[in-house]
Amino acid sequence: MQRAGHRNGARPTRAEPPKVGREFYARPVLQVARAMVGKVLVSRTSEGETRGRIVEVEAYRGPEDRAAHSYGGRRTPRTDVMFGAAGHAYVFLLYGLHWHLNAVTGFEGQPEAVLVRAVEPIAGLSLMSARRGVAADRPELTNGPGKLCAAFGIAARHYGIDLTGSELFLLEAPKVRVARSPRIGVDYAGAWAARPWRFFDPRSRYVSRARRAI
DNA sequence: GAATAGATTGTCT
DNA sequence: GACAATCTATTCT
Repeated sequence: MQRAGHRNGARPTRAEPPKVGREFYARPVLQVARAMVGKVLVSRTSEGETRGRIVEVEAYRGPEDRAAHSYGGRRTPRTDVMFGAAGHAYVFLLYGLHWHLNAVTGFEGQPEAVLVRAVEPIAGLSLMSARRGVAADRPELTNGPGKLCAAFGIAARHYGIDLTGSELFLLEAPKVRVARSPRIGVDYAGAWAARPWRFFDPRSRYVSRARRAI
């Protein structure tokens, strides 16, 4: 039996917010970075699905930004995807241990990306907990760029994938208040390190470091 | 709470 | 061969 008032007999479940499309990423990196705070990151793997609300990001704007891997127009097999079309994943390994997820932004030939630094778990908590070896209710589950990649199963195989596809993508979400600060771990970058290109939700307990805004 | 050392490997000089 | 957009455990206070 179908219930009246719902087309095709669909249950009255909450409608899924729309997926973030290419046009969202094809804008200047600082704009995209600010807008990414609050969006929902979804990862689908053979192990299951995980979801989390993005609460902290950083913008990297090559070629002039000395903190960016694409500084000076450096184009190597690793940085190559940043020079391509917006809305693709730039994934890299740091310290031989920790994977990092970025969204490529801007336009072709413009090597920019937004690093996802922290998320607040929404769904798939037990899978995240198993992958991390950390209790599901602890902030260390996803409060860092390497931690969230481990929790979401993000690694080398995600390099260059389309973020408007069905494996790894963002969902639209209500706007939230966004605070800014200098970026973390880029002190070597001189004056560029002082730029307030880190964007975060000051009310989230999953932000990776001191929530001091500037 | 802060400071420190050690892990571990792809990437580039 | 040095280094890196980090994380964890340990050792202080």
